[in-house]
Amino acid sequence: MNLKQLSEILGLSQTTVSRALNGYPEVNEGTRIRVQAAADKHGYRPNIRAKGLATGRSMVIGHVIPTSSRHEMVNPIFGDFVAGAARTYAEKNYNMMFTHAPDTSIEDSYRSLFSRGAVDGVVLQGPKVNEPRISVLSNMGVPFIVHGRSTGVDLPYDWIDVNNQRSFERATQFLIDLGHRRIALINGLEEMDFAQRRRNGYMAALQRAGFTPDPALLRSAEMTEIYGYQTVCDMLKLDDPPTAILASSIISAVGVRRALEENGLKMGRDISVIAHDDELSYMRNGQDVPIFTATRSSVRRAGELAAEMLIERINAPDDPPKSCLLEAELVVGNSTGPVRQRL
Amino acid sequence: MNLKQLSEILGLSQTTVSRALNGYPEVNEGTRIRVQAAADKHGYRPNIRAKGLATGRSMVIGHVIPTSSRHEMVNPIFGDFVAGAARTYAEKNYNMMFTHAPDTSIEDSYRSLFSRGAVDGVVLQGPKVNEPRISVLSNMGVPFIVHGRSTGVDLPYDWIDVNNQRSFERATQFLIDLGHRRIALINGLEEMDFAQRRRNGYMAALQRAGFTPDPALLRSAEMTEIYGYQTVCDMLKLDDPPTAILASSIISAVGVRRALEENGLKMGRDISVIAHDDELSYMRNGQDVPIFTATRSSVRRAGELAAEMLIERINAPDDPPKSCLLEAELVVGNSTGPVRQRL
DNA sequence: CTGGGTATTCAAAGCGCTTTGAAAACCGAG
DNA sequence: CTCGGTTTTCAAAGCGCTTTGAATACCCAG
Repeated sequence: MNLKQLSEILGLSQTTVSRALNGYPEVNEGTRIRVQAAADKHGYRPNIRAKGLATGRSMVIGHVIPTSSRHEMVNPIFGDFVAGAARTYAEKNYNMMFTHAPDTSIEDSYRSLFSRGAVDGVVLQGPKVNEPRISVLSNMGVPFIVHGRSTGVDLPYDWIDVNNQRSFERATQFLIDLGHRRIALINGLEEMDFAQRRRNGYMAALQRAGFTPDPALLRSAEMTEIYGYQTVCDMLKLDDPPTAILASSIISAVGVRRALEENGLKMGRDISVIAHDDELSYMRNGQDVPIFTATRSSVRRAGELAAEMLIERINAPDDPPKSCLLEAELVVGNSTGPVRQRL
Repeated sequence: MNLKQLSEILGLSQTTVSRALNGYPEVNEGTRIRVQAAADKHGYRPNIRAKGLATGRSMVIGHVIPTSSRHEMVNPIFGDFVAGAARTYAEKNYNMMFTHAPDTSIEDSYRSLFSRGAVDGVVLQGPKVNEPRISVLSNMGVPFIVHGRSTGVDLPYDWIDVNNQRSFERATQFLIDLGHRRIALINGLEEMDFAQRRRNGYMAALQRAGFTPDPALLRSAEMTEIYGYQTVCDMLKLDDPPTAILASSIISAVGVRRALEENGLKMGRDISVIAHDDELSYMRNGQDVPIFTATRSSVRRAGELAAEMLIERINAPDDPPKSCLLEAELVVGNSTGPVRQRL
């Protein structure tokens, strides 16, 4: 059932039918009702491609996944972010499209996505320091939003981010206040912008307290469970092991816990742990009592907001750049406690 | 830059340019090269919507996420499956589209997706027992593939699944062979088809060994970490607690481990645990030595295969139904051991 | 040279929708 | 009645591509 057929059934022109269905004012109310009824009855749905062709809009938002980040798509954080975005898209009648592109041709992918008219805008996830994708998109003059920011890129662009620096600074300060001096940071991959900021926060707190950071207590890698486990196992072998640990994600924190338990240490008593909690659905930080003391910020919510901001941008390409900085909350659980003298 | 402009530059008709670019045989080789060069030079990309409109193909595969399964999109299992599918799509020049739809209008969503020409096929994930979506799609006569199967639906349809029954039967048998009698099953949501099959496997092994299953040792819910934790805490309070546990996912197994450790029990010695391992990227089951003895099957691989099967179906709508049953491997780690007499 | 086949190229129609510019229908005031 | 001004409806053009059916160019046997 297409527009032509429907309009023939109704004995009206395609113009009128189209307008009636799209809520234009210049159509008689009686006609509109009649048209709507017929459309419902015959289950008419406008062909999305034809519509897009005519309007120049695709009503699709693209998410490009670099092939390199083999885990990206799969990263639970990514998943929750996307789930949030999906919610907004559904509400605003947008669709979400994923493209897998080799890193070498990432620019090409974006260009192709837009010039082929496949999407109206894109979401850029996981920005690195000096993220090259930002200038690519910026030069193309297309609507996009960055989840995170990129140090070193001074173009104006829309972004939404959590205040990583402040939240890690606070967490570190919290540990310092509990008497800890040997604080380890189990960070995400160093090239990622968020990791950089978290480290800065951590460093800032240490320095303010007059401590010299120990490189042996600083690690960075992709935030898996194994990584958290392995790192803690290694660090416990140091002559002067940490008395507190900051983990960049709940997933790694699970590994941290495994390592501690295997070594007969009790979190909160023998060693303190703070994790960054993105509020992942499948890995909640406990129920009533948090398992981990944590810096908490819903990545799902960030996804919702990012999508909203992007859609606004699409509808008003010339508005000044927007940004949104979310503050993480520090929730105190049982994984932290006053420093304990040498075990 | 569109086809018309490009053909004007070249002094050729749109027909010829289009054919040259699409590899039709009836175009002179010299011309083809000239056209290709000009296209590259000017960065011409055919408009995907116009192309779709003309060919009737969208080159898009849809994944519909029921709103109800709040976690679905976020479910790490889902993520890995989709990552696998994405890989295949990229290879075959398909795109992947997600739609979030309220459960009440799931049928409508499918209908709309196809009748609006938005997708060429869909992947149905997380089928329940008597899954109604299958007959909806089947009646619509559109290409689709089910990840999993649905007991109670006897229409023919394409599916790919892991042999859940056999793998849980083997795992249970393995525990029985180690001398366990009190074996708990921490299963997924009962309405899910896979959970049903896993339970059947578990029951079959128990019955064959002549044991009567104890309902107190059987739980089902969404497979979160908390769920695994809570369930084990509860079961340990029984007069006659289990000596072995079967967990339906690594995520829940992490919770199981937490509960055991909190209760001072050591996996493999005091109590045996087998988990089902979908080989999630962010939650690997250890490195060299598996953390958990597990029934292992890559859900990512399943995603790749599902996508391939679906694309085949799209290209040959009248082929007989296809299916693919993957066998899970039983990998033995340190979480299982001979039964221990009352603690 | 010429005719008939083959290799190339082309103009135009069509995919299903929106939108422009014009026509028709309707209205109450004069 | 008639007329200017609203409403309401319409025919047709256009979005950018593929594809059909026809035309032209080319080639070699006769």
